[in-house]
Amino acid sequence: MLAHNAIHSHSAVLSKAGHIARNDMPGQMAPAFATQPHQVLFCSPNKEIYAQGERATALYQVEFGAVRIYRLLSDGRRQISAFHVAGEVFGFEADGHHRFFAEAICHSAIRVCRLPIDADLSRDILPSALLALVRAQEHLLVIGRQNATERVAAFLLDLAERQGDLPQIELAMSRTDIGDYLGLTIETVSRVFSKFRENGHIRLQGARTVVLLKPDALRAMCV
Amino acid sequence: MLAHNAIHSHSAVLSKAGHIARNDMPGQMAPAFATQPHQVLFCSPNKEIYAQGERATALYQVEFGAVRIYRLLSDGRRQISAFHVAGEVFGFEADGHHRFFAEAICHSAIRVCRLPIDADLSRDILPSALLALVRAQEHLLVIGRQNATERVAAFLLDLAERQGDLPQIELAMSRTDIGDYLGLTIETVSRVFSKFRENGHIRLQGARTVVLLKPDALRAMCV
DNA sequence: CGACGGCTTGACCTAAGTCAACGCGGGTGG
DNA sequence: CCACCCGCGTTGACTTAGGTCAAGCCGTCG
Repeated sequence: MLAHNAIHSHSAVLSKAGHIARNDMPGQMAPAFATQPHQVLFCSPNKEIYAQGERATALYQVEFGAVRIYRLLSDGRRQISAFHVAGEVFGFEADGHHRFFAEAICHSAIRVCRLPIDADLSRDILPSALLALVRAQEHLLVIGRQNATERVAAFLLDLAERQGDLPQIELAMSRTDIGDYLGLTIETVSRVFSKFRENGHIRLQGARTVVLLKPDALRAMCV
Repeated sequence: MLAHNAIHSHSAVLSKAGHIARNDMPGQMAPAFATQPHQVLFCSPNKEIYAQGERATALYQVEFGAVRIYRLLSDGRRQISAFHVAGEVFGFEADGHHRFFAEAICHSAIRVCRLPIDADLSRDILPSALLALVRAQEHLLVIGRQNATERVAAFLLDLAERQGDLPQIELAMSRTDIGDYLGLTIETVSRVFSKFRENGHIRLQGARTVVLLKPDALRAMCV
C-alpha cells in the first residue's frame, strides 16, 4: 500500500521514463556506491535496463520499485532468475557482457554505477555477488525439487521477508512473471493462490495484494 | 578414459581418504591461491568436504576429480546445484557459514585456501564467484523451462565443454546425481540416454562413458 | 459504456513420476 | 576359480501433477 502510493506519486512526476538525472541525495547504498560518481535512472513498467549480449558497463542498485532479471529461449519460453527490490544490487557479469535481460517491473528508480571495478569496489560488491549466488542456488532447489504449492509458498515467504516481514505483500509483478520465476504456468500459479485463499492461509485483496494469514502454515510447506 | 586411469592410479596411492598434505607443487590455480598458504585434501568417493551449517573457513579448488554441491529438503529430496571439476573454485558463502553440502564424487584432490579474504584476494576470486553465479542462473533456465530431453542434452554439452570439448565424456557421477542435478528421476534420465542412443546422437560404452556422435543435434535441442 | 488486458476456473491431456521387475558387472567369499 | 551378491542401471506398466485449451470474470482506462 505504502510502496504502491510511493510508486504512483513518482510515476506522475517522472512520466519521462528512461530519463537520467544526476543524483546527489545520500540514500542507503552499498559502501562503494557512496564514493563513486553515479546517476539514477527512472524507469516506467517494462523499461529495459540492459539486454542480453550488451557490453556490461555498470552495476545497478534499486532505489525504489522492482526489477526482473531473465533469459529467453528462442521459442519464447522465459525464465526469470531473480526479482530485485529496493536496496539490492544487480548487473554482475562474468566476462564483460550481459547474459540476461533486466527490466523494470513497475515505476522504479535505478542507481547506476559505471565500471570498471577497482580492488576496493571488488571487496565491497563481493558480498552482494555472493548473496545473489546463494539466492540463485537456493532457487534451484525450489524449482528443481519442490512442487507447485511449495514453490508458491516459498515465493510468498521470500517476498514477505524482503519487504520487512510485514504480513501484507504488494505484488509488483504479474502472474506471468511469477510463473516464469517459479517455472510454472500462470494457471497453476492462480490455482495455488486460490487454494491458499480457500484454506485460509492468505487473503487476496485484488490480485496484487496478498495478506499472509498463516505464515507458519506456509513455512511448514517448504520445509 | 585418461581421467579414469589417473583417478585410479591416485586412489591406489592415496587410500587414506581425507588425509591432508602440505602441498608445494605449483599447478594451474587462481592467482591468489599461489601466494596463500594452502593444503591439498585427498578424498575418496562420497567424502564430505563441508556440510550445511558449518562455519565457512576456506575456499576450495579442485585439483583433480569431481565435486557435487547440494542441498537437502527434510524429506530427503536433494538438489545438486553444481558439479565442479579440475581447476574450478567453490565454497563461496554469503555470511560465514555454509548453506550447502560439498562432497567428492570420485577420488579427488581439493586445494584448500584458508580465509579470511583480503582486498587483493577479493579481486582475484570475484571472477570465480561471478562465473558460479552465471552458471547457477543459466541452470535455472534449464531446470525451470526445459523438458527432460533438453535438460539432458544441455548437461552432456556442458560437461563436454568443461572437459575440453572432446567427443568422449567420462561421467564421474551416477544417474542419481544427474537426476538430482537436472531435477529429474533416474528413470527419466536413463530413458533419455536410451533415446539418444537409439537416435544415434550418442554411443554408450558402459553406463559411465558417453561418446557424442552428433553434438550439433544435441545443441539444436537446447536452443 | 465498451474494450482490453490480466486473472480465474473448468475440462481435458501428456510428460514425467512411481512402482516393479530384471539385467549386468564388479567384488567377495566359499 | 567360480558362484553368488549387491548396487547401479534399464525397461515396462500405470498414475498423476501440472500443462494446455477454452470460456468467462473483473477492474481499469479511454
